[in-house]
Amino acid sequence: MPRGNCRGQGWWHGKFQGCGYRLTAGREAILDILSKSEGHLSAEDIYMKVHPKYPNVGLTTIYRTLDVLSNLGMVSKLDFGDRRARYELAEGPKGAHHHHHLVCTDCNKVVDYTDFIDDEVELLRETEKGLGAKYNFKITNHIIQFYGLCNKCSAKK
Amino acid sequence: MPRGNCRGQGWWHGKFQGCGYRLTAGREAILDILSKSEGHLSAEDIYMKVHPKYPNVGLTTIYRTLDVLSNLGMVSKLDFGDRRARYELAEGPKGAHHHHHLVCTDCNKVVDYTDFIDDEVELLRETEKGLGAKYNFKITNHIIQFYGLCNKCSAKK
DNA sequence: TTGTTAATGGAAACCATTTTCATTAAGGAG
DNA sequence: CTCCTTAATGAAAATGGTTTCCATTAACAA
Repeated sequence: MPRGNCRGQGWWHGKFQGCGYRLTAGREAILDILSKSEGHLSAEDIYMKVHPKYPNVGLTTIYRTLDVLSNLGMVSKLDFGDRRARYELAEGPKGAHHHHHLVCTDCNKVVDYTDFIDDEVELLRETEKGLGAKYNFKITNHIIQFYGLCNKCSAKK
Repeated sequence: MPRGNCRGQGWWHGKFQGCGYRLTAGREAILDILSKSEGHLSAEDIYMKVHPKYPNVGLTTIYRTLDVLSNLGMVSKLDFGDRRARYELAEGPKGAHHHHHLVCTDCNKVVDYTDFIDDEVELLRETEKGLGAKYNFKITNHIIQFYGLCNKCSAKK
């Protein structure tokens, strides 16, 4: 049960078991919700969506599962500056829905954008390679985020 | 007293007063510490450093001041995934010390890097312009961060 | 089926950050 | 220089997302 670096390929049934994690109803429920929902869900959002169908899955399990999924690289943990983590299904850097975020610092509105993504991905790949070598890091992940005021909020001022 | 968008040029004496903020001992102390310290300080770090010289500046004021400075664009608020915000003096995108961060997800070690910064800055400028126009955002700021395992932590596994 | 041990839930603990509120003092007006 | 308005402050209490504890349950390998 290699519990360490399990961020490689493979979809979750295999991935879980291959990494020594057990496949439980709670975990399936969470992955199910995550794959059906668009957007950036907080732990509590997920709890609310899971609860009706699986009333016996507690918030604690949500947190623990998200942590596992995040370590496996299957889920991205996001921070938009309100003080709660958000989660979304991760996809490979070439995956169809690769995107980054544009966050309004005033109303916390978030826009997913895919513009310029190809150039970004290109540069990031280079950078990742370079930095990994230079600083001896095994890079698994990156974040790009832009902050500013959305049109509504900048009109307000 | 235009309390709104005061992120322009000018150093802090003028900036403060020009924006209707008052210049207080606490604020000077914090800016002083920030400009003398290297690295990524938490609110409490700053408190500890400010305290000996200004024992009557409370932690609350540190938080409030950092918030103001951050809104003015004079300080960057960072998030490295441990659950406390870090702060560092901001410099303009072309400033001498512009850098991004490389974070170990295991031991939370942070490396400041400046490699590839020019290419990054170039791309980001473009992206910022494009996104700002397309989504009607007034973009003021961005974050790039790489995550991975430092050599020590990846050896441990 | 059984045994080992990972996973779970509920409640309590944690702890960085915010809020409250009475007090102080910055800095413009006169 | 003094007064006055109101921003800024500190101490203590509140907040609230996330973690920890611990006794119980259940995955899944043998």
